[in-house]
Amino acid sequence: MGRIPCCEKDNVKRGQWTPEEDNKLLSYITQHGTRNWRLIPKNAGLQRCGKSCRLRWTNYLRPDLKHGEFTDAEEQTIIKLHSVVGNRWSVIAAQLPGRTDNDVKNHWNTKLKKKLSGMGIDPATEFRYEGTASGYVLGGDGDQGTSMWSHHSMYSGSSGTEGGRPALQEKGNDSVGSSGGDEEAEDGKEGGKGASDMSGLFGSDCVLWDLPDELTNHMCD
DNA sequence: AAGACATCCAACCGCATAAGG
DNA sequence: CCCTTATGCGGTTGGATGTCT
Repeated sequence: MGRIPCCEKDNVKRGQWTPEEDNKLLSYITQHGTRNWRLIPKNAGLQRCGKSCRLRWTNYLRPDLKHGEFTDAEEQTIIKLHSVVGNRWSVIAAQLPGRTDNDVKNHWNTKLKKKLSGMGIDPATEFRYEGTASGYVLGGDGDQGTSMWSHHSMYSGSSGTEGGRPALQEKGNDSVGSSGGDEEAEDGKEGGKGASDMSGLFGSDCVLWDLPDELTNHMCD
């Protein structure tokens, strides 16, 4: 079925962004915000698709982004949250200030998956089979002393979104990071994305981890 | 030194859904 | 309420860079 392309591919540039393009986008958004992604490339004088601009902004240009290595604490958070929400990168990223869903996803796929596999943990479930009657436990990472995890993965193994996505209401919140150059820092306004969506996931046997209070509270409510 | 292979990350694609008319 | 459009999300890809042989 003819799905309308997000933009006419003919007059649209693709591939790596140049520093000039970055500058144009950055200065336009700084002045005008991110009201309408369709108009932004046109008004900013960019031969790019709005979608591409949005991605560039959210994943790279946003001033509140961190670009360096993931810290151990961040990795722990990702692993823990992944065991709960599965591949819902935006939910996980919402708990990591300065990180984007793309960042988290890439980091997971390139580093953490291997790390977990190397520890004998199935990255899809974060379970390690101990070979005892006690069954599965969430794997610990030796030097980090994370073996205290003992939680059952309530929502995991959904390596694809198709069919695996629970009926969480994720939308309806303000669009993340799209409120413009003068936007409030996304991380500060939790209650929005992610956290609020988790409430339905956690029933009676909620286990507290050392997650951010905000999230934990939502989980265990 | 050079080619092959592996890894990483930015960007793209297409679907789902919210928002607006 | 239905239809169209815009946006957000997750999966995937491709190119740049690093490492090995």
